[in-house]
Amino acid sequence: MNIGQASRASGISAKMIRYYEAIGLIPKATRSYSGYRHYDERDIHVLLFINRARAAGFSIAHIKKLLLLWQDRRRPAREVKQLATSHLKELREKISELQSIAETLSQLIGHCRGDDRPDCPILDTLSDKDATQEFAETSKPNRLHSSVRQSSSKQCVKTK
Amino acid sequence: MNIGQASRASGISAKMIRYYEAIGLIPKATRSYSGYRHYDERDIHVLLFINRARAAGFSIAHIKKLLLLWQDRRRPAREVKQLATSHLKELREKISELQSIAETLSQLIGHCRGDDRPDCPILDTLSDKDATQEFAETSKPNRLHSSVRQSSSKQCVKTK
DNA sequence: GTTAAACCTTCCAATAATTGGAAGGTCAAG
DNA sequence: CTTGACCTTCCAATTATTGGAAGGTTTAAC
Repeated sequence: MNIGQASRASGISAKMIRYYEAIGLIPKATRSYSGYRHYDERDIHVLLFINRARAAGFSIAHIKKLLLLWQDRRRPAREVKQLATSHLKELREKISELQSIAETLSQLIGHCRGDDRPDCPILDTLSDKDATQEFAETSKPNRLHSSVRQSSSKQCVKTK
Repeated sequence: MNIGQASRASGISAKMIRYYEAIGLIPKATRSYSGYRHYDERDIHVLLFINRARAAGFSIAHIKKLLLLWQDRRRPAREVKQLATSHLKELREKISELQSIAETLSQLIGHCRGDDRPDCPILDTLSDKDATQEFAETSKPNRLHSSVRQSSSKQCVKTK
């Protein structure tokens, strides 16, 4: 199986498979005489594992740990659970952060008539000299450009 | 006011103020004889606007538009409302994506005893050859590294 | 037997927003 | 005049992913 087939079989782009190899997430693939990478069933299994873990929102760093645990037959389930739990906590924090932003924004939108006239409570609030309560810079630099970039790539988890 | 004071007054790091200038989000600051950037009240007002818009989750690209609208006395509130509404929609989508991930993960965690023994439903599910229902790679590469470093964010998942 | 398509390879760049650091100039107080 | 706290520019790293260029390989068709 060459990289294109592995890509199709795992759902991970060839680019990313090479990248995962480069950063040491997966071992170096064996090569054909002419240098083509070559994958077998077990490799695909690993790639599928990675893909699902990514879909579950784990970072590459976390997946690295999960892979080690996965390959260690004697690992205590406790360690995996801890990793997953701390990840879940982060997820929940992020969710509530986004929710509070969404609520604020939703309120502002609700107060804006949104017609042809120029007065707009949204801009007013953003530019209000004393509006700092509204947008509590949650102590930390925020980050969360919702971009959803080209909306294209994105992945998923289908929860039944 | 030099850049350090502007930074303190606006809550935006000096680094970012320079960056915003470099990418054209804000106009080039006037300079002192020796090259120091120099800011006045109106500049601070703009920086505060930007900081609040960031806190509201708007991307730089969106903020660029908001600034133009803000500075246009005759803009129709409709345009602002549209921008905000589409942003809110993205926020809500992201939130529900994260929620579905969190739910799946939470279930897995709930089934894991997390003791010293090695059997772990979390890893089992991630590595299950037929687990694709749980973590459906809905055709697109995923993205969503939870780091949450200092409250970062970025993630996605599409649940359908 | 050559050619063209469809692969593969590596390397370099860009994305988004932010931070870090190095190397060096400036300003105020001591 | 020195020290420390500023400021300047430039370059790099972060995270995960994509894009493209330049070039080699394989396969199938002609």
